Amino acid sequence: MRHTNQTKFHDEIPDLVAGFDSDASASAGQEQFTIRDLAREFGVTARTLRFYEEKELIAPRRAGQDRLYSRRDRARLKYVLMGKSVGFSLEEIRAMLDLYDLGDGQVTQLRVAHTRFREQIDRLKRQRKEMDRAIAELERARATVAQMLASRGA
Amino acid sequence: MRHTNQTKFHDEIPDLVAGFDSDASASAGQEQFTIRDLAREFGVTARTLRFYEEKELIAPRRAGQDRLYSRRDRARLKYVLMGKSVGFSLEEIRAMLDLYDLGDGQVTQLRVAHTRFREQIDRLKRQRKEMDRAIAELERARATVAQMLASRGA
DNA sequence: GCCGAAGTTGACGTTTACGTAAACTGGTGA
DNA sequence: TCACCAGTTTACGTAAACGTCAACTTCGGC
Repeated sequence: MRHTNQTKFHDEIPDLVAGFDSDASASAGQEQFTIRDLAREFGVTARTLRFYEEKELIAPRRAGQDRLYSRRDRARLKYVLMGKSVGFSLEEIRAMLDLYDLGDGQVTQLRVAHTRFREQIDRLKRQRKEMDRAIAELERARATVAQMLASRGA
Repeated sequence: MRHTNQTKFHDEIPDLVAGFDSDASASAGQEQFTIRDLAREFGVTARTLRFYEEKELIAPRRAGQDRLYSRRDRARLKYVLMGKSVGFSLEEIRAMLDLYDLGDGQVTQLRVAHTRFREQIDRLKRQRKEMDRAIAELERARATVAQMLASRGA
């Protein structure tokens, strides 16, 4: 199937996403997307998009049996990919997206998002410390090995 | 098996080179360990030790059907835990231990270890960069959300 | 002679994010 | 009309490092 276009839906998802609009102009004005459109645009496979649907992250409507993605679907996908890239699990992302769907003027959702983001930042920073520790330990070990080699005349 | 002995000394796990150099340093008194001894000492479960054996990381001999760990087994375990703590997979660790067993005067093994350590350091540093990126993006997103909240009088 | 603790093996479960294969439908160009 | 391609569904496979369970055996104690 080829691409269609029609209808204007509002994007309910605030655009927090920076780096995933591979080419905003490529989809400028477009309202409908096929599975291939989005897969190409975001560098994921069609299988991935179906998987996200199975996990209830995106729910494109159908044109017959084919999936048809709206701009809102596309915005949600962007959100999913951004979330992944900063270490959220798909389940955590789904929970946040669900909140947006409830839509109480977005204040609640924004507050929750703000909290989740902060928590995730903390998690990442802890992991970073752990990595620093590991790197330091490895460098110490490497130095020791180097010395052993030297003392063996290598 | 009830008890072999009660170990009280705590060798620090990440003492890489001491563990690597299995027979050199004097680790107090004991020569034989039960599965519980080592499990307690290193804070792992007995299941874990059996699992490591299944993966051919350690090969304790038997007293009847019970496992009996030598100091060499204990040193290998230490090495395994150190390797894990700096991000090596069990398979990578096994490969290094195998090399160590071949023992050609240790120069080859030391060289390989040196290389592996450096590679792992590089891997960790790359991951750390990715985490920094994620943290930065999240902080940007959080700031955006904060601003949206502010503009809504929250 | 029985109980329970500790040991054993073997097999299946867990988690995450998809990949891959099989089998089928539907539309299109030559 | 045929051959393809693109799309679909269902279901099983993968990797890592164990946890958990079931079903024993063995040992020491009382």
